[in-house]
Amino acid sequence: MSGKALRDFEHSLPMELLKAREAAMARFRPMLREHGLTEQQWRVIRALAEYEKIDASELARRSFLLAPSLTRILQFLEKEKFVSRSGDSNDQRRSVFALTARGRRLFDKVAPDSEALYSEMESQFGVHKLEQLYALLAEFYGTLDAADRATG
Amino acid sequence: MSGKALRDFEHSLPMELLKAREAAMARFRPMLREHGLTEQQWRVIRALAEYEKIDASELARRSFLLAPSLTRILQFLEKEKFVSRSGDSNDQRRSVFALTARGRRLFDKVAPDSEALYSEMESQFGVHKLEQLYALLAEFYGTLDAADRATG
DNA sequence: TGAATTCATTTAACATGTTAAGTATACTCG
DNA sequence: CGAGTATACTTAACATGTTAAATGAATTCA
Repeated sequence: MSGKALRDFEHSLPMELLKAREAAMARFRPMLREHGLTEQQWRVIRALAEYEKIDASELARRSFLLAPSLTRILQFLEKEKFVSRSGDSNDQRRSVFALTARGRRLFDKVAPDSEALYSEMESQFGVHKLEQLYALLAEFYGTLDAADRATG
Repeated sequence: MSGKALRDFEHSLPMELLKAREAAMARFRPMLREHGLTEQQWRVIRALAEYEKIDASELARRSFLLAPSLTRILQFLEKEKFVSRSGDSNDQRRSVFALTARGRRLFDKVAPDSEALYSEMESQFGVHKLEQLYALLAEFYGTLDAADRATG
């Protein structure tokens, strides 16, 4: 299979991953939009909902966003009063973020809709296959990331 | 599992798909960058390399890009003389695109680098697991897309 | 201590993603 | 034929992705 001129388009893994992601997001996006949120804003709110306080670096890791995107999203969420910012007294470089009461209410309103869509997807594709997919995906990026760390 | 307050962050499928995709793209992006291309521009060139001539709609389907993105990318590729545009004599609404000689040379230069990275990834993760992943992904978006078409 | 380096975040610049609206051509059907 | 509708892009506007550079604070270490 590695001998051919160029891999089939149908076997481009980044594209296949994109198609799968898009199939899922096509369901979540309209729901989030009704709540006035983008996918990425929701990822940040969701990460914040799990912690009392969390600094920007940790938030970036948990929401899987690059720093510049996170900066812009936090500026928006602050402006909308969903998120509050405070300084870290031990390290003046860091900002620490938390959901406001308004942010928490938004989270409580969106979470059930999200869970409903997720359950639907789960029942359509099958719990077992979904678990298989999770496992393969984690193994895939685990393998590649480990190889990258080893090589530098 | 559907009874909990909110699904674990680690079990957010869109995020897991994104992480897997990012692990792969982290390898391809620097290579493409050295050739002066973005991922999406390369997707378009790759799709064009498989056909003599192809219209924008078909190109959008094959490169999995939305029309507005494709419009901008084609404007760039035309400006750089990698792609030529001509009209469809049977339908004045359509534009038909093809690689120029210069575009073909670029493709021939990038394709081996792409294939090399792909083979490396394949050998690190394992051919069998990769095939498993392809199959699961295709089944996943096939299932969801079919369900969406059925419901409307 | 203080110069050099590292780290956390932000800003800048440009490409793409996403939705809505616009434009021109093709089709449909009375 | 002609009004209405559908199709194929294109443009617009705003959000995010990506890379590089800037800023300011912490850390290292000669």
